[in-house]
Amino acid sequence: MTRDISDILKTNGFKITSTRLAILKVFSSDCKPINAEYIHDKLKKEKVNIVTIYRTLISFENAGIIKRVDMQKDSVYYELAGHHHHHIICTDCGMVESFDGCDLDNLSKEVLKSSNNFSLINKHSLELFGLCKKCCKN
Amino acid sequence: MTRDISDILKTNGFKITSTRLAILKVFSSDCKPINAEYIHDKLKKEKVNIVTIYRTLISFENAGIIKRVDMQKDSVYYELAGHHHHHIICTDCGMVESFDGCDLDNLSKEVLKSSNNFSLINKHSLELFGLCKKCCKN
DNA sequence: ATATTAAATGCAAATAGGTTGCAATTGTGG
DNA sequence: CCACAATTGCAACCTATTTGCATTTAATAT
Repeated sequence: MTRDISDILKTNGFKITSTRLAILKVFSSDCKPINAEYIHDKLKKEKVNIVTIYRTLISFENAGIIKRVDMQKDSVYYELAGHHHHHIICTDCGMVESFDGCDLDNLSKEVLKSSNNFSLINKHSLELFGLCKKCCKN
Repeated sequence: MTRDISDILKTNGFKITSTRLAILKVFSSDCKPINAEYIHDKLKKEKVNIVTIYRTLISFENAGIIKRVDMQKDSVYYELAGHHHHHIICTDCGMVESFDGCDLDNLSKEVLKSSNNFSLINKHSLELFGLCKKCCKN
């Protein structure tokens, strides 16, 4: 487990530090998009400086270990890049559920075919917003 | 034209001011997602305070006149809410093209059916990212 | 094991994007 | 054209994030 995590660092050419291991552990234990402050809170015993967290997030994103998620919030949320999926987000309480099978490759091909200006699509963002059962009752 | 625009304001219960007309005119002449600073630049002759622009954007969004677009940038982008569509965005030069026919209502239904926790989906964000023909040559 | 060194971290300060309080101005119904 | 609430501008503030620089530390060579 910690083995897997330090392998992630090693294969990406990062030095293995307790801070980075801890940040990765937060990502893999909480299976939802999180932001710098959330990580900072989770690691408050470890007294990790928030600047370090921001810097780590940037380098993890560049390495493709994590990726941004559009949560329509005021700060940047990330999650492990692992396998491709998307989210439903409750606009009331923030609850998040994920789903696979977006089948946007087809759409991308169609769009590309009928576009005069674009020649490559390599990424997409897709999030659904709504209300969870609990919040819907209000 | 200016008539149409002031009607938008009137039907939404806004007072008709030159600032608001000017902001709406920027939206309708530039058919792409724009942010507060872009509007501020376009209206620099008119010397509109940027705070006013921020406030106007918020009230237009609340009224449903404009809506947010996820551009994966550091500021909030909006466009006229008009008809439903999405974008392809060049991650190199920022060029934007739009397309219709996302057919996410089907996907939403499927997702909702197989979700234990959600009972309503009323919004989605979908953007494609890639390279335009010009940038692809580099 | 130890020295070396580039990478990683912490701290303080700066920046960027956006918001708030309040006083001055202005559009609009009566 | 009067009254008044809505709108705007200005200054100050706030939150999220970045930068500069000095210090520490993991990894490598010895």
